[in-house]
Amino acid sequence: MNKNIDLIIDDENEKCPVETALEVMDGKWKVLILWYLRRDKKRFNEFQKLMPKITQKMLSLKLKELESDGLIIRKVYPVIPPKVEYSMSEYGESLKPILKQLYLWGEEHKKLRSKEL
Amino acid sequence: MNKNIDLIIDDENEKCPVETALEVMDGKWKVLILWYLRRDKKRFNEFQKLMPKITQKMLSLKLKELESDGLIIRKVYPVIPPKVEYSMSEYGESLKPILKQLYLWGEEHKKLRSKEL
DNA sequence: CGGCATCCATAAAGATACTG
DNA sequence: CAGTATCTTTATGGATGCCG
Repeated sequence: MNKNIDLIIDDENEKCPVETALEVMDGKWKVLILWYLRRDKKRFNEFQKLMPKITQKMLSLKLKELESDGLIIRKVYPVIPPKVEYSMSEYGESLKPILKQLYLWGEEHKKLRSKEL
Repeated sequence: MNKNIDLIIDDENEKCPVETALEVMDGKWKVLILWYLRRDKKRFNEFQKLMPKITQKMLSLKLKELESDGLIIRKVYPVIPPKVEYSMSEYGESLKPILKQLYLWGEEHKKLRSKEL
């Protein structure tokens, strides 16, 4: 598929940049949140609809972590009832190539895997 | 960077293929293991040197999970002392584009992030 | 060498209830 | 609506000992 991957690093003992990437995408929820934010802003309850299995606690926690990592932006409207919108930051946008590859892989392999599960 | 990502899916309510990908890469250790296997086979103690912080228990567990997911191959040589080699399967190789993007992102952002951490 | 078994400690995640 | 608080469960970490 892509043989260039073999050329981009030679010293395997240096601290691996893959770890750096994994630090910000830690766990599956963050990646999924970023995925759903890739185009439009979203509100808290929209995430809950998109990810029915995430708990409020996890959603709240992961949104905070993503925000403090600078990957997403939290905008609060001082209205009643409360309104909060989450959107991707420019920094978060830089993750899009990763999101895209994850999507492409999943799309290609989900049928195969659905047989196993 | 890549605007095509916006075009590849329209129905956000369908079960997201990103989740499928995340299922096999669950947790940080698996991705790292796959990364270190991207070119050459590796032995158990080589992984331990490459990932000093992983426990034997986790390494053993994650190798098993990756094997049972068909992403890596475990080859046992009937010699004394025992010799076991792990390598990527063809299926595992299909993850290389993801690994590459993770690497590229990490490489580009680790300096930025090292200020934060 | 390449593990597994056990026991214990901590951390991450899930379930449920409640609030400004 | 957008969370927080609390409690329980699961996952992971750490140490030690053993074995083919």
